[in-house]
Amino acid sequence: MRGVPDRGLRWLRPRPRAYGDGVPELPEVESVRRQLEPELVGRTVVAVWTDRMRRFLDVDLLAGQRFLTVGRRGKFLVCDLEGPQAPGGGRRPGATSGGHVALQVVMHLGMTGSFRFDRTDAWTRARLGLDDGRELVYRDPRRFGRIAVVPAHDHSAIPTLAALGPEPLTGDFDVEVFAGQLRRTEATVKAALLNQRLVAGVGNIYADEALWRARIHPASRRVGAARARALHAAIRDVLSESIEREGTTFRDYQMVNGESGRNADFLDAYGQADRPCRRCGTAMRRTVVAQRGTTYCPRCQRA
DNA sequence: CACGCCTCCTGTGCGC
DNA sequence: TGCGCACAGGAGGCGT
Repeated sequence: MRGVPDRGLRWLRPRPRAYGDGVPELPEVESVRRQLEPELVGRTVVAVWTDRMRRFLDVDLLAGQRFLTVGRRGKFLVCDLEGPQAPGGGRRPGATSGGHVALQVVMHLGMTGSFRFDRTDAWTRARLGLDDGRELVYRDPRRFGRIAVVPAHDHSAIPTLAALGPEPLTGDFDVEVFAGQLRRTEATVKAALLNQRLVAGVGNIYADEALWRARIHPASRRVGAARARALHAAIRDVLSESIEREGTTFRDYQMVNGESGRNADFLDAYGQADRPCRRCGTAMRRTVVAQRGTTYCPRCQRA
């Protein structure tokens, strides 16, 4: 819908202040997923080490498991696993008698989580030795991430995943259903976007970006049908454009190969406080909505 | 049930 | 220069 932003002009602008770190949202997690998938599918975990981070659940059960898939739901990485068949019906942890239950590993990068291979440092929180001799290393300075091994498709241990809304880039994200939910909810539209139940994978950065594009004030309540349709389209646009650029990096987010996403220079709202709105030139304003730093254009985005 | 507020966690950057 | 402190935020939990 928009032309390619003028990179030349961007050079004249100061870099957006990184008051967040480029927290992993759907585009960042999808970029990580695309890099992990070819490395992990078919590999078996032969050794597990963790630092006993409190947000880890049953990570030790990964030992002996083989990655069948590397998938994503919203901001969660969800991998199907296959355990060793238990000849003779030997009982394994988490197994029903006589067989094995299929497991999944659910991983969330929190604010500062990232994966890499064969490189540890002071912020290493988990290491998975693989049967090809390499080691998948999970790094997470602020320890907001999660790794949980759960029975396949039993996500009750991860409430947000269990109640997660539709994937925004698939046909499951129905514009009329979304509009109906936005009309009924009493919460601010930004809070509704962040809680993951109307739509999966939108966090603070892309909530501000989508609301700016749809010209909706972040603190609006009971958004009408026309604006809801514009927001539905804006969400899909900002997420898919960021995926094309492999996500937004300010500092902490990086891909498995250590590279940065290229979307940071294309943000219109997040981190743009006090700078001119790219549509109307009015100074962008920073406030707090849903307990989160929020930047919007006071002229384009009326309450 | 739905909404909103508080907590977790730690590196960073600002002010004095 | 050095110190201390406020700040950032996704999800979980709890109170209203």
